[in-house]
Amino acid sequence: MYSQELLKGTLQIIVLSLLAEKEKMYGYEITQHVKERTEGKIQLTEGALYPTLHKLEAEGLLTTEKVSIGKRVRKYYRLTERGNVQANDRVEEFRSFSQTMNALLNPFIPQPQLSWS
Amino acid sequence: MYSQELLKGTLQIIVLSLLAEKEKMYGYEITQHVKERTEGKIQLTEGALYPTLHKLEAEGLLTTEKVSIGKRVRKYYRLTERGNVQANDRVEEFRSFSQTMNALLNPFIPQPQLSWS
DNA sequence: TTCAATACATAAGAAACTAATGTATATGTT
DNA sequence: AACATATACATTAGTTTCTTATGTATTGAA
Repeated sequence: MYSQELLKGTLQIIVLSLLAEKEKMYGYEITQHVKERTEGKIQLTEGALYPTLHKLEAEGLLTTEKVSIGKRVRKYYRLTERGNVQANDRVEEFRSFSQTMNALLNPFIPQPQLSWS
Repeated sequence: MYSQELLKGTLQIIVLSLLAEKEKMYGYEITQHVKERTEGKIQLTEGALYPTLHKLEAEGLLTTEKVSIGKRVRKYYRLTERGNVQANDRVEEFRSFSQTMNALLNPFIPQPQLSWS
């Protein structure tokens, strides 16, 4: 697990990015998805996730759809058009940012070069 | 300039990393250094930097030394032994974290491979 | 002399998080 | 049947960390 510090500011990006890929997910699903795909290295807490989802919805980047599963109600989220644009922009920005950071941190240690094979 | 969101949680790492490299810097110098080396893409604000420096000092990761330059007093910071250990650990963690994040964000887009040339 | 740069600092308020707690259904185990 | 765990939502108090603004003072250049 990474220190909570690093996670700060990345939650929105994670949510937007996953929804750009899968187009319809519910909160709990997102937490599990992230946990699995990062081998437990990133674990979202519900106390952080739900308020974030609500906020993105309030900003018009997400819409919701309630689906009954037995007696239980799932709340699916999907990107709006604006949400989709934001998702791409933010992911792009993160990639650029992490490159800048990696160059800033100890430039004397040889930096890994980015290459698309 | 990157959104402030992304910067969150990276200030301490930046400070520790720069001091691991230069071993003696003062606050203003740090802001200028970061600005230059990132081509203005990362700009630290004094309102964030000074409290961070004070905090790291209080935690025993940094020590200070006041140096008079004419009538002005500069406050130089340097890493303690523990600070040096922390610096390496945190930078390492950030590198790992940013790799994990980049893999998480849109895994269908071909990922840049890390290669040391 | 006046503006920009250098150099420190603090303080109010906002934002985003953690940790705890709450509610309820579903499923698997003993 | 009883119990624990997993699923699934949500809120709240408190903390941390940041932004924006403000304050003080020296130095150098136009």
